[in-house]
Amino acid sequence: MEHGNQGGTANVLNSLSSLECFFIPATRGFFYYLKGVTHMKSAEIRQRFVKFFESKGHEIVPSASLVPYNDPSLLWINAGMAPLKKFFDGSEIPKNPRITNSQKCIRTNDIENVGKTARHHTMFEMLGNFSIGDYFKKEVIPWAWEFLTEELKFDKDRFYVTIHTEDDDAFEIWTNVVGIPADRICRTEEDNFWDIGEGPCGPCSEIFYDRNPEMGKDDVFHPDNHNGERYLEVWNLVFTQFNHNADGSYTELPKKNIDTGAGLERLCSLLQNGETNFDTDLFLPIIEETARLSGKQYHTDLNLDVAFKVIADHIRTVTFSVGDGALPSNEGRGYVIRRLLRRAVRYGKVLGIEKPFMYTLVKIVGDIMGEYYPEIVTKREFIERVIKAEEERFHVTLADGESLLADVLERVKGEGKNVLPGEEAFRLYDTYGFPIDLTEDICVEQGIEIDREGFEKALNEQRQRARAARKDVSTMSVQTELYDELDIRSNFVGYSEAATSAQVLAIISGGEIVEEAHEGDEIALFLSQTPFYAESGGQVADIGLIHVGEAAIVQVLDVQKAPNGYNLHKARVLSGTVNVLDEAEASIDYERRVAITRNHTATHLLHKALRQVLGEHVAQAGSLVGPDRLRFDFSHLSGMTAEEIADVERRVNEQIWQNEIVEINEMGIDDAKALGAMALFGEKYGDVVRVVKAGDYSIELCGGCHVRSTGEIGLFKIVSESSIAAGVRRVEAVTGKGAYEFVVERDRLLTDAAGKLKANVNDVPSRIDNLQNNIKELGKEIESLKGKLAAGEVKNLVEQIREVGGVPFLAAKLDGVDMDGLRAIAEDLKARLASGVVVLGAAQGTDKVNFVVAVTKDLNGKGIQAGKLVKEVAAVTGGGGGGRPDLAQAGGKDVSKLQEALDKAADLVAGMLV
RNA sequence: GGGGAAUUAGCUCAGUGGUAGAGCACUGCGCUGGCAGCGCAGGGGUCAGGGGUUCAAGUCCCCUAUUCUCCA
Repeated sequence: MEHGNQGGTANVLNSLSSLECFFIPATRGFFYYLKGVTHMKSAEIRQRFVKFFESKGHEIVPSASLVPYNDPSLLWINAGMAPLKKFFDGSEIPKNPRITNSQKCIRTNDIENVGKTARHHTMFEMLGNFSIGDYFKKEVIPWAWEFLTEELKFDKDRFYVTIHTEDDDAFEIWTNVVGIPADRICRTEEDNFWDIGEGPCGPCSEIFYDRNPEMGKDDVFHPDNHNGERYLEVWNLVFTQFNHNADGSYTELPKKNIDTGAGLERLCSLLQNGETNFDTDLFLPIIEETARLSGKQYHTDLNLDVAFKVIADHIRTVTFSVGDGALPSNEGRGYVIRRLLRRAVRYGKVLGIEKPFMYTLVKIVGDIMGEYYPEIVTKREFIERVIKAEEERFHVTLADGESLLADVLERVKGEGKNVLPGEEAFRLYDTYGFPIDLTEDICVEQGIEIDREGFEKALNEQRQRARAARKDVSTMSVQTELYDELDIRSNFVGYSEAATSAQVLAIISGGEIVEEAHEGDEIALFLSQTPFYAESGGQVADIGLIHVGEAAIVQVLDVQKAPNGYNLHKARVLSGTVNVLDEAEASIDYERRVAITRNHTATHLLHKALRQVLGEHVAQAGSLVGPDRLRFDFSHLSGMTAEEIADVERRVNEQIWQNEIVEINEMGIDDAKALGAMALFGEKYGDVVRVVKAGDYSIELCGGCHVRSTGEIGLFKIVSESSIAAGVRRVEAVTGKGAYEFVVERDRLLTDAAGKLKANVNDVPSRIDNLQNNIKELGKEIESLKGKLAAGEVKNLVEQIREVGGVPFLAAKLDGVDMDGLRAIAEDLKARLASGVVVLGAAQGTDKVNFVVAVTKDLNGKGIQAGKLVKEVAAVTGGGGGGRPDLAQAGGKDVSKLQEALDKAADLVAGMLV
């Protein structure tokens, strides 16, 4: 059955699933191909995976943002376990040690291969199940097998596995528990040891699927047989059982982990029998739309297919990354996006698409994956706008490059050559971003060759430089066990109490658990219950005091969440001795806490107001809630106008005047979502979330401290709005007492200014306008008076003209006249003289002398050069100078020798005449 | 993380170490029956910011900021 281009792949796929048939791509369009295997769509595979592991006790966590949170070692989330690193190295302990997810990931290191091979992508989804110190090899291997063969119904006989050469445990489980014949297991060395430097690491086991069993069985299985094209890796099971220590040694991990990853795109290509990952329901609708836009057909020409695939791949990456708040820019993450987009636009040109089109594909990506990743649907309009603007920008870059190249080619031709130097081609590419293949096309058109060798050489030098400068960064920490040794329970009572009695449960000093601490010790301690809020969600920690009866006073300086989830007080013992199990009275600095709650609730109101005024694309990118001010970073493309700032400020204050009740409730995450709560960046999704609702205005998930009603905030005032990164703005604001003090200070400044202007406060702006106009007029008047004075001076000077060697000559001292004045007078005198030499000198203060020499052009031919003359004159006062033959200037230092220098000028002129 | 480049009038950009410019836009006057109408005159500058070299820096050097771009 022949299938034309116009029918739409989406329709094809819909009918496919119902018919339980699938297609294989052929060079002439698509045709159906019936077979007795289940055709499964990507959404179903994803869903079945997480549900399968949920049935094995795993908690399903949603995909984390592509932008790493609190992890400077990563540009992007690049693996399913990347957002879970904090659990792997033990710096945080998860509620449930079994986790499963489908994680969006970005990797751009193999970008050159994307579109050319069957399975390289810049963005992919990784299905994973994880054990944090819970189950290990003997559970995970059979589960993986069960999922593949029973849930997805793959043919058992087509699987092969690799294990690490020394991993006998894994071999035993694969052969005896799962029942795979030993000849389908390959022991390899480097490939099967997962190690990324310092931190947890361990052997792994990879599961391969034989795509061409009809080729017969290999004598010895190895994944690289048949150039690695026959056996497709579908799943990697990593058994992290060692710590890779800072000194390079390996030690057994106290808590062993499991980290697995199965590529969704690969599973799709197998289950849908797609020749490549692109021939699946994840990509075909995008390719189909691109085909429609370009009028070209997929699967008719290999070069065009590369273009179709690159575009389909890159638009996914760009859509998702922009959706996660990373915007195109000239550096870091943003630059990755920019380059991907440009690369796609270049391939668009291959298909004959010359105008911005990538943005129109955002909708298709949303259609395909929006159900699991709703952010790309809700932010669609914003994503489209960003991409369209970026496409337009690139067209400008291309046009600029074309004109630069045209200039260079003209020069090359002018020199009678027909080769474009490699360094020129490289300069266009390196500095101006003009693609080398475009340079090549244009050169060919004009019959000019490119020195490709020189270009490559320059590029390689650039690479060397970059490599040499590369430093290793540690991506994970070595697992610690300190907190595992503490078996304690601590309650936070600070939402309602400012002080409480409690028992000291543990004291940590110098990185060790101790029994007591003495005056002056810097310690960390846990209490059975505490009113101290630990820094979290942007809200700073409380400070305060802990009294241990009469025995000791401890000052709390900072409070952090420890890995076990409890509040760890960092403190100094002010006096006495504190022992474990002492009874104590803990009290926070209450005034400070109240100021913090004002700022925190105000932050929520601000967030909502920003979304109302600027649009729904405003997403929190960071927040700091302190006692004296609040800081809120959010995604937004341009600076806010004064009107927008005023509008936001007014909306927040209106909520304050209405004195809305702030309700705080704990509820299930689904109930919170149903209420319309805004989930914050970095928020941890437990079963129960805390919802903070300010009137009907703002609803957010938040674990922080808030006022009881908005009226307590008192007053909200925005202090500044600025840029923090490309596409990220920062607003700083004050509330309550801080706002009052801010306004008082502003008022004082204004009153002060009015006083100095001797004007009423209301008249200050008009008063300044008047003064500025005045200054301008005075300036003009000075200019004109200076001109008149100079003219008068010129008149006087003309009378002093004498003759030296038959040439009209003038040397004069004009103290107090600046360089500009001297030059103007000299010009004037020169204009009055048909022929002559003018030498002017002036002392500037006590340690500086200026000279100007003017010579009429006719005398230049007679040996008198103004530059030479002025230089020698100035030399008398210890200076030098130069200029044009007809006008030159110089400076000197010794004011006392000014007259001497001027006197010498006549002799010099006489000597120069020929 | 490491390179290259740019930043001058409202906009687009020239500018040899020696008097800061052009085109467009703006204001005024005059001419003119339009589609970028013409002429004359005028206003408009922290030469990105800060240091340094120099008698003298928009120009050379260093630092910072912003933007463009390549490599990793």
